[in-house]
Amino acid sequence: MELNEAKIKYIQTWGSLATSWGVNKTMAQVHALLLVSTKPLSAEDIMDALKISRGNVNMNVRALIDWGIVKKEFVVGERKEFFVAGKDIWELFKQITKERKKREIEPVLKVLEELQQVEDNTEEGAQFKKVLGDLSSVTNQVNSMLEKAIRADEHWLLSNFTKMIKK
Amino acid sequence: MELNEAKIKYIQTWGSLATSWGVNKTMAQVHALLLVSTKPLSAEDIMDALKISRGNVNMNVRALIDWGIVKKEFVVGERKEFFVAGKDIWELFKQITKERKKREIEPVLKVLEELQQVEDNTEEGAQFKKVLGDLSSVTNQVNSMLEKAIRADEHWLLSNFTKMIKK
DNA sequence: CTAAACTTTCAATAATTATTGAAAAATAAA
DNA sequence: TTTATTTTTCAATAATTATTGAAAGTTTAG
Repeated sequence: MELNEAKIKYIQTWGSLATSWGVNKTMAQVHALLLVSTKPLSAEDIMDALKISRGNVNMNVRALIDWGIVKKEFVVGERKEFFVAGKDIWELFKQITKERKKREIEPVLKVLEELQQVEDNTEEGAQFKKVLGDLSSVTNQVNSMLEKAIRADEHWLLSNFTKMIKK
Repeated sequence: MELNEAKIKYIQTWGSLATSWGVNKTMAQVHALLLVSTKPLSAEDIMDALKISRGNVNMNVRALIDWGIVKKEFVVGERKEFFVAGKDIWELFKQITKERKKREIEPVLKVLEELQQVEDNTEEGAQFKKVLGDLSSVTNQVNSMLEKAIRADEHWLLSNFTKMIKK
């Protein structure tokens, strides 16, 4: 396989993968494009490479910046804006984890806690509260694990995980 | 808040949460409904509770069974099928993790490996391979972590995590 | 076997989500 | 300032995804 073909295949694959994780396909493709690009790209470069409209590029680049995984960059002598994606994949993983945790996990925990306040002393009420409590518990555990992952260094995952499950 | 109100709110919340993780809203709601139900529910019960069509119930219940998180159950004297969701939330978490790992993470690893076979000795090719290698590495690490989580017992997450990040 | 009870399928339709493109707003140069 | 360049917005439209409902298929009872 030739380099450009491989890049295109990577960008396409990443895009379709994204949809199964609730991420906009184009957003994932723009990120993938920037990730394998050797130089900063302008809105026009992205439009051309992915064959999408200016508005679409603007929206998705902004979202990526919002997620903290793409940055604006200025090129000397050029008036327009250029964009780059950080090349450190561990950083990328941490950043995405951090954002999803904040945007999606923490709000769920809040709702679960709130719902547990239900006033009901029947057997059925007790069972409902049990389910909510268990959901909270597992979600909290996952949350605190992610929290620690975000703070940990690049190698904890592989090198130290074994310790955790021994006894 | 009253019990039934709380159940409804829980089911709705779970449904909208699901969409941000790439899960069909109705599928999540059906699961949530079964989770807080004290008895097995028939297709009609689900239709009534969620105000959805028979076909929709059938599709989504089947998907849930496919994911291994809902089971058919037979009620004595009744001809039709009933459904129940396992009430063990840790089991649920493990099952979902297992399925997503198999369906979504493993195929990505395969593609990444395949793409690394690209024949190219330029500087640009090297950089591309570096990015792919790093993506593989982090994905592999996450994958092996999830693998271990699936095999671990209910309390590893909370009780043993601390060990992992020390040193 | 035949009929009733129940489940599954799937083409048509609806609902949701993403994309376009042109106009408005913002920014910088002349 | 005025003008040229670039970015942003957003209503209209397209594409995708989910849902319906009735017909076909299956299973069980009589």
